[in-house]
Parts: sequence; C-alpha cells; structure tokens
Amino acid sequence: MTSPVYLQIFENIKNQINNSELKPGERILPETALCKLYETSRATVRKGLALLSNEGYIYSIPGKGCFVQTPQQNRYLVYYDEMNNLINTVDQTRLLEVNVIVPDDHLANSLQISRSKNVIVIRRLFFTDGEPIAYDLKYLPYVKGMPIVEKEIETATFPEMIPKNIPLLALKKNIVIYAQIPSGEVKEHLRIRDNRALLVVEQKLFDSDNRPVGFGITSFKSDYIKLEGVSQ
Amino acid sequence: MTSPVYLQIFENIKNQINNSELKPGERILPETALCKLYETSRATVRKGLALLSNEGYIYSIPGKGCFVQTPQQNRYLVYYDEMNNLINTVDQTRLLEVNVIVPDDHLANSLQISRSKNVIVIRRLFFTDGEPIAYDLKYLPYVKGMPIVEKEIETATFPEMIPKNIPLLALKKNIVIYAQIPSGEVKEHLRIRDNRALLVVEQKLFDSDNRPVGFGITSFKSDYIKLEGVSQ
DNA sequence: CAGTGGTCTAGACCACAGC
DNA sequence: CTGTGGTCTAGACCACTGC
Repeated sequence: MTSPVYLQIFENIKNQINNSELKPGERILPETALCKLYETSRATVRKGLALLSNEGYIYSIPGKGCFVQTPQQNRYLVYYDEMNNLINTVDQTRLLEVNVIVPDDHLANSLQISRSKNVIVIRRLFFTDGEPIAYDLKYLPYVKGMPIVEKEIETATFPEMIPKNIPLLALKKNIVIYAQIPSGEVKEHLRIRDNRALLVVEQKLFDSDNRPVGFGITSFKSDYIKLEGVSQ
Repeated sequence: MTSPVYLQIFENIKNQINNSELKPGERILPETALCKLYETSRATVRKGLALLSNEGYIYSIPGKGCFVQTPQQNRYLVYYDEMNNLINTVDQTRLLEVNVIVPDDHLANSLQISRSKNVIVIRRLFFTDGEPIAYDLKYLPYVKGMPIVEKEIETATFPEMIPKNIPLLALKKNIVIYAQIPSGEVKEHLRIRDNRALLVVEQKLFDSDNRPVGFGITSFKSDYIKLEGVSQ
C-alpha cells in the first residue's frame, strides 16, 4: 500500500508545518532540491506543492521561492439554504405580496440603482407543519419584460427568481447573519405571542459583472434554524 | 496579452458550463481530444482540468471520463473570530470562573468522554468600550499537568487554550449558529434590561485524530455582531 | 480489446529575484 | 550572472471501464 510520490511530498511537508518544524513565513526547499530529496522529476514535486498551495499551507513567489503560509484559522464553510437547515425543512410557502415600488435610500444603495428606478418586492411566509417559521422579503431591480407569475414565485428559491438571461451559475452571493427581536408586523405574521428571537439572514446576489441583481431578508423563528460550519 | 494555454482551457470550459452549453452530468471531451483541439500536450490540458476540478466545476472518474458537476449553490465561506466581527471588536475580557466539574450528559456527549472524567469550565465576559457584549463558556477535557493560569486564560482565544502538546494547526473546528432570548444569569451579566436577542455561536474543536478537545458557547448581544459570508 | 484518466520522466524555455 | 518558480513538450506505464 504505497501512495503516489506527490502525495508523500504533500503529507510530509504538511506534517512539518503542523508540527511547527516549518514555521509561517519560512522558506521551504526549492523544487530542484525536493527533486533530489525524493529522487523524482520536477513535475511530481510541483504536483505535491500545488496541493499544499491549494489547501493554503504554502504560497510561492516567482524568482524567490515557496514559503509557509500564516494559517487562516477563522474561516468556516457554512451551508445555507433558506428552505432547508440543520433542524428544519420548509414544506409550504405563502405569497403575501408582489409589488413594484420605488426604493428608499438604503434599498437603492443595496441594489446599486438610482432611487427613480423601480424595484419588485416579494413578501412571503415559510411554513413547517402548518406553522409559520420564517418571514421572507426579496427585492429585485425591475427589468422590462420581466415575467412576474405569482404561482412560480410562491415556491421559488432566491436564485430562481433572477431573470433567466443571467446565467444561474455565474451568480456570486453574499450573506449577512444576525439576531433580532421581531417587530410588530413580522411578529404578527409569524404568530409570535411571547418573547422570541429571530435569526435573520440577508442575502445579496450579484451577476458576473458584480452588479447586484437581488437583495433578500429572511427572518427565521430562532427555534427553527441552526446553521453549521466547518473550518477550512 | 495572451494568457497561458491551461488558463484558456479553464476559462473556455468554465464559460460553457456557466452558459449551460455543458449541463450537469454531461461528459466533457476526453483529455486526448482536448489535446488535439488546443494543439497542446496532455499535461497542459490536465492542468486546466485540475483547476476546473478544484473549483468544483467538474469531476473525473478513472476509466470513464470527466463530467460536469451539479453546482453547489448553498455553500458560503464565513469568517468568525469571537473577538472580532463585521461591526465590533472586543477590547477587554473578564474572567468570571475557572473550575473543574463533572460533566452532565450533554457535555460528556459533546466532548465524547465518560461522565466520570473531569472537565475544566471557563466562564468569561467580553467587553467593548466598557460595555459587556458577550458571555463566553468554554469546556476543556481535563488533562493531567494541564496548566491553568488565570491571567493567560483571561484574554486567550479558544485555540490558544488547548494544551500545547496538540499541534495548533491540526485543529478541525465546527461551529453552530443560532439566535436565542437570554436567560436570567446571562441577562444579568450582559446588563440586559429590555428585550434583546442573542446570537449564539457554539464551537467544537477536534485534534488531528478527530477527538473533541474543546467545546465553547459564546452568546453575543445581537447589536454587537454580524457574520458575513461569500458564496463558494 | 481500445479508450480513459492517474502517475511519472527528462528534458526545454521563459520571466523574475538578487547578487 | 545563477537560481527560482511558471509554462510546456512528447513521450511512458498503469489501472480501470465498457464492449
């Protein structure tokens, strides 16, 4: 059971970094030296180094060498789907409103459009087992000829609402996560009588030219959502 | 201004996927065909394909071919540092308690230890401009000879509390994020009089053998924390 | 069996760092 | 100038797939 040479190189150097035999900022052996050390070709050495670089252990500077990266310890990969999370799944949605509005300053700024442009607003409720568990607001810049079919919107997730001429997969998305006490209207819609916290997730969608194409605010009843992340 | 061939291959195929000319599950041209198409060597083609694979656009099955990956649209890279976030920085900490306790069921389960083992509990408050903004609980399995120096613990971030014999960088970390209404004790420590939500971040640390080495619960006053994520 | 991707060799030329 | 990493070639052998 012998692993490929490039993997051995990868594992060896990775372990040296994890054991602090190689410290952040330190230079590692040049490729030619690793070729001699492992008695292999440069392509094989480079494949091992590419792995280390991909996983954030090292970086290279042309003409100078390869150096140990200072570790990124605070980055987590988080899964977020407004319809599904660690402890709950939305099984029903209700459309409260579809409208065309003129944006206020904050919204115009978020969508990077002028205040004279029209914006489509979509308000929905998400349900699980007949209970309202989230209040959802979406804003889309109004594009001429954009089809607004209420039935479609009712169950669509955010990226599906974006006009079809923007390639779906090219979308960049940002999220912002925070906690909040529900305001009057939201409290009523979510049938909250006692004190209850909300987990709010704001979502901003960008096209491939980094222009905002959607802004959403989804407010979850706190006992129906947990987000999970794993370190990178 | 001509880019390397492997980058052209990468961009071309990436665009074909984003424009749905290539659909998820579809097979892409075999490496030898791409060699002819781009009039280049197999190593160069493979470098382009490796990039596509790293970024999650394709996957390969030995003996069969390369296929377009069904897109992962719901994964975000989130930065979380208990002392620093998008809207606030902790400038002071206060140690409330350092103790050795016997874990309850839930804690013993979280740390994957028997209920007869000892656990160190550390309770702290985080401050910004003299105001308490977060209540912090850490649990560490008790290891013989583990130094507990209160002054050190007072300002240490979680990974720094883990005994020195575990290589720092080998730590895997999980986080769970949710919202909550503060309970009596937390409410008092954070000097919360009105209705206020908490954003709670649970953190679990593992060593390189995937054994839990720490469990933490940090409860932030909602107006002092926002977490940000970008799509992958 | 032929076709595919996975690994590897032994060279080559280039641009850039630093002396 | 030498040494470095970045790109690339033209082969090779292997294990696996599907016919």
